[in-house]
This record gives sequence, C-alpha cells and structure tokens, in this order.
Amino acid sequence: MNDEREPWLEELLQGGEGKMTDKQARIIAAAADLFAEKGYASSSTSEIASRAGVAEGTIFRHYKTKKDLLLTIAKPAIIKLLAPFLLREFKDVLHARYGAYEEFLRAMATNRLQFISQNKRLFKVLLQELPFHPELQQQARETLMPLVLPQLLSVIRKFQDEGSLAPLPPLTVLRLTASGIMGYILAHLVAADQNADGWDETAELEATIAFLAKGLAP
Amino acid sequence: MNDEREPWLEELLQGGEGKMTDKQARIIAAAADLFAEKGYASSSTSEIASRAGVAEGTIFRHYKTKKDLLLTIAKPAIIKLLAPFLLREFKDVLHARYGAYEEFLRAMATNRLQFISQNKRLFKVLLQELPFHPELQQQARETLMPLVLPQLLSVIRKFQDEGSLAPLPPLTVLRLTASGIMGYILAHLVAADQNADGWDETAELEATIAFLAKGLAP
DNA sequence: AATAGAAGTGAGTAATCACTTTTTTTGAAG
DNA sequence: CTTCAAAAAAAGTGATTACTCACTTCTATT
Repeated sequence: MNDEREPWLEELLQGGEGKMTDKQARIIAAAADLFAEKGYASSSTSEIASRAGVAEGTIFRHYKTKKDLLLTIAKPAIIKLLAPFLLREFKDVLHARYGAYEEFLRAMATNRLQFISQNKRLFKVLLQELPFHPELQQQARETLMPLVLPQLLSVIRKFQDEGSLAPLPPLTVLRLTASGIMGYILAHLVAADQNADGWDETAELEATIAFLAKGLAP
Repeated sequence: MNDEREPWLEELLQGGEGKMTDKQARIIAAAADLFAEKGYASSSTSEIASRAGVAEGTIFRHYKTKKDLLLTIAKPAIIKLLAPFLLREFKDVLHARYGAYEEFLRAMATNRLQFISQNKRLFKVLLQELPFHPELQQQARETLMPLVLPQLLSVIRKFQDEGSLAPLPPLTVLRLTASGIMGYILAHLVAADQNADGWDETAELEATIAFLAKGLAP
C-alpha cells in the first residue's frame, strides 16, 4: 500500500550503531507498519515476518524479543522527535534571533509539523503504545525532563523578561502553548487521513499562532 | 485496588435493556478495568473471568465474543453518556444564561472535568481503543456529528454575533477551545496520577479560561 | 412440590502465540 | 572446486488464546 520508507527509517539504517542488512530494514519497516495499523499487542511476529518477506526465525536472530522490535523503533523516535528542541533554534532564540514569541512559535510549529507529517506511522505507534510500556515512558521522561524542559522554560522566561509574554508560571505557558500546537497537529493528521474538504492548512496555522500570541500577550 | 463503581457503570446496570445480574456487572467492571490497564488486545478472557470472580464460560453466556464485551462498554458510553453530557449547558446558553464566552467556558470546563475524572477508566478505554475499532469510530461520528456539532457551532456563532468572540471560522474556534480545555484536563489527569507537587488546580483553570477568552477576543 | 428455563460452570478444543532448535543456503577465502 | 561459518529458512516447542459444550445450580411461576 505505502512502500515509501519514512525518513526515520533511512536514518536508522545508516546512523545506528552497526550496519543493518536489507532484511533487518524490511523487518523494522514491516513491524512499524503493522504496529501502527493494528497496535503492538495485536501484531504477531509471524505476520511481521511474512510482510517483511522473511522467515519468522530471522526476526529473532536480530531482535531477541518482540518487545525489542518495538524499542528499536521507538527509542530513536523519541529522541528524533525532541532533538530539535536541543539544537539550533534554541541558541538562535537566546541570541535574540526571534523578535517575538509569535515568530518563535511559527518556527517551532512548522518544524515539528513537518517532522510528524513525514513520520506519521512512527508517531502513531509512539502515541498508541506509550500508555502501555513503562520503559517507553521512562525513556521519554529521561530525555524530556532534564534536557528539553529546562531549555523551553528558559526561552519562555526570556520572552517574559523582554515583556513580550504574559507573566504566568512558565510551566503554565508551556502547557497552553503545547496544547494549542498539539491540537493543530492532530487536526492536521485527522484532516489528512480523510482528505478533508474544509481544512485550509496555512490559514489554520496562522489562526493558531495568532491565537496563542494573543492569548499569551502580557 | 479500586473497587468503586464509576457512574457510567451504574447507569449501564439500570438504564440498559433488560436487567443485569450481579455477575454480569462484575464481568463488565472487570473488563473495563483490565482494558484500561493493559489495553483490549492484551487482556485475556481468562483474566477477566478470574478478576470478576466468575468462570470463563460465564462470560460467553452473556457476550458472544470478546469484542462484544468491548462494544457493550463503549457503545452506550458514546450514545447515552457522551452526547447528552456534551450538550448539557446548551439550552442555558441559547437562553442567554451566560453573558460572555468566558463564563460559558468556565461552566463547560469545570463540569466536564468532573465528569471525566469520575469516569477515568471509561475514557481511557475509549481513547485507547478508538483508533483500532472502526465500529467505534463510526458510532462516534454518527452520534456526535449530527447531534453535538451543530449545537456547538450555533453557540459559537451566537457569541460571534454578539461581538464577544473573534470572527474566525466557527470550526477553528471550536478546535482552539477544545484543545485548550483538553490540555487542561490531560494535565489534571496526569497530575492526579502522580500526585504532583506544583499543580494548583484552580489557578490553572483560571489561567486556561483567561487564556482562551483573551486569545479568542474579537 | 414440580417444572421450566435462565444462569453458571469448568474441562476441553483447535488455533495461534512468542520463541527455539535444526536444517539449508549463501558467499567469500583458500 | 572445497571449506566453513554466518545468515536465513524451516520445522518444531510448550504455553496461551478465544471460544464451545455437556452439564449442574439457581430462580421464579404454577
């Protein structure tokens, strides 16, 4: 149905520790595909094998357990999803590259939306399986809490100090901003899923950004 | 662990067609419990039976398949609980009981939060299983789209006509409002789950309402 | 008290599960 | 061509799955 490899898979093939054979890649792709479609628990290793065009035993040569498959997929996903918050944009922000919170929001929203759109299946697996796998939750917390969160809070405080952001508790600002952007991204994905009629991509993005900026103005 | 019956279950026991025996109720309660905890696919009928204190065969006397069990839980939840609940304040609104969008929001948010908190497990099951069961999706669409959505939009239009709400497309206003409230509810649930330290319930609610009102002002 | 039907039981079923062990294929060095 | 180890495929393994069935127990009406 959909045979294009999503960017995250390409990266996993090259970037990961050690090389991956073609069959390993097919196994991972088939697993991610099935997990997104039917969920982890309802996807059998035999079906993964047959979809990958591989014998079932081959899966267990490379991945000790079925859960290993999930973790191989999900672990880099969490990092890739959050990575940009650790990198370029933030130094730019701290060096006053963005004039107002609104500009910063626009940059972040478009950046993350693009990533998520390009890696829809991966994102779906992550969202669906996170509630059931404590290892994944811990992994998410461990990268989010010490690495991402302080950066985000310091950016918020900077805009507050400059007087371009309401003097609410930074965590509250973060929650309000995040829910606005997540709402946009979810609507985008749902609209894309059922090739919706009334969804004007750029207009909705602009409305969302403007709404956030106005709601969080000092 | 948690033996209190949630309100939705009580309603199912009495309101449904035909009476339910005590064991049927225990089966439903155990199933909802397990589904919320481990997900539908990972919950075995044998475990449901043992948690309900019932022989496994008893389950299948009343519910033809395991999926029947899920639908028995989820279908009335959508029809009898979700839809009326979403519509609760609407008559008040159309009779000008609320002066401004802000007041309306406050009423919606507080009692919606209460409802969801009281029926946490039901909501968890619904949210988690919706992506995998087309019957449920269809059910939700058929109930919510024609019943709830027009009402919501007409309320939004009314406030827009009165000049107390930004003249954005009503669906956009709905999305922005919903994501703000959902963000608050999710934060509330997460905070409740890990009895969080820095979560000031009323302050967060007020901040959220004020944020929405300000962001959506004309 | 007798009877009928609904409710409940638990051993049993074939199928499927994640995973293991054995056999075959492959591909490059000698 | 032979050799041989790694990789893949094939053929298992016991455990668990959703579900059935012959049967017993409860309950309500006469």
